Amino acid sequence: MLKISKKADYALMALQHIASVQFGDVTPGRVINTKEIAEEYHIPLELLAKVLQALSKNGLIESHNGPKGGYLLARSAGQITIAQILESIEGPLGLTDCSHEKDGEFCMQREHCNIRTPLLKVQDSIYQLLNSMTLHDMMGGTPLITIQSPSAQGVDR
Amino acid sequence: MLKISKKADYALMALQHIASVQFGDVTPGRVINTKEIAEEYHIPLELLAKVLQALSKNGLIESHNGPKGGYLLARSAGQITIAQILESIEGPLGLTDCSHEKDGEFCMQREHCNIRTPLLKVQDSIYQLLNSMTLHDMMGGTPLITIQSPSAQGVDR
DNA sequence: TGATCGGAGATCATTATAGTCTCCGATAGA
DNA sequence: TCTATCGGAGACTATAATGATCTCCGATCA
Repeated sequence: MLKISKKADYALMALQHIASVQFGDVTPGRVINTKEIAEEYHIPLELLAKVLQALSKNGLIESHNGPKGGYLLARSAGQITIAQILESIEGPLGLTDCSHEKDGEFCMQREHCNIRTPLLKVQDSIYQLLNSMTLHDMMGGTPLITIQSPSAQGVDR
Repeated sequence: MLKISKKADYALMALQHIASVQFGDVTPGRVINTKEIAEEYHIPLELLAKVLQALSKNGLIESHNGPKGGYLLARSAGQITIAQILESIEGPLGLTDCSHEKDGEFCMQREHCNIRTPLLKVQDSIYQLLNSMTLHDMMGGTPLITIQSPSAQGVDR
């Protein structure tokens, strides 16, 4: 459950790669093209191209056309959150269809729906979590993410 | 992104309904059948039946056959977590395919994969969150769930 | 003993996902 | 200025997941 798509997966790998090269010790500032990433991680080239185009459209990376072209991070790795990356590929976070319902829309269950509000709370918590972790945190770091919930029951599974 | 399935949605609604009737003021202890829930929330009867059967198999509710039959919670609402409910319907939590890879399996990217470890951390945090909220919390209560992360950058969107 | 329940399997339609193919425009460098 | 190399974009296909339906069975209570 709650699986992210392969495309989102590829986006995370690609951005991690770009960030590590761009801010690494070996060839800092080097522009990275799609083919390089596709071969390194065994990702279908044209599918990865779509992913990078989406990331570019969403302002996470900047593209450079022509020979020796490719991509660079549009801002520092510490300013790019997991939430931003995933949303660039899969659209806004939403546990249910009614998460982003506009006024005109409605679901059949809405009238007696008893779970919308609590689910929105859970959703918000997940969003905070995904937005608190950055690309920088994903690179070698071991971010210590903890959850505090007064309603914790300590139930084991 | 991270949407739960309609079936999981139905499971949450159904369990909330069963819990509220079973422990409510009006007719406590009453057995609730599939048809009642399906009509109340406009859920396709036979699809809801599948959902409830799955919940029964996973030990969250107990079934009673025959006329006047139906379902009851198998334990108190405070001992049934959101994680348990969702996993009963959608299977184990896993952001990526490699979340539950056994030793024999592997993904093409595994060799140079740079995101597996951090994603497992995120996944674990989400699991803690979902496992800290119970069916009881979903009923009228307003559980205050907060996230604390040292890597928080305060990035707005 | 029959109407009312849940249990279970097969089946189908629709949608989402993953991946491919083709053509276009930009550009750096010969 | 020509050309190979890059990204941008649309159409397209195949496969898998989801949502929903249908049918038949066994249990059980009145």
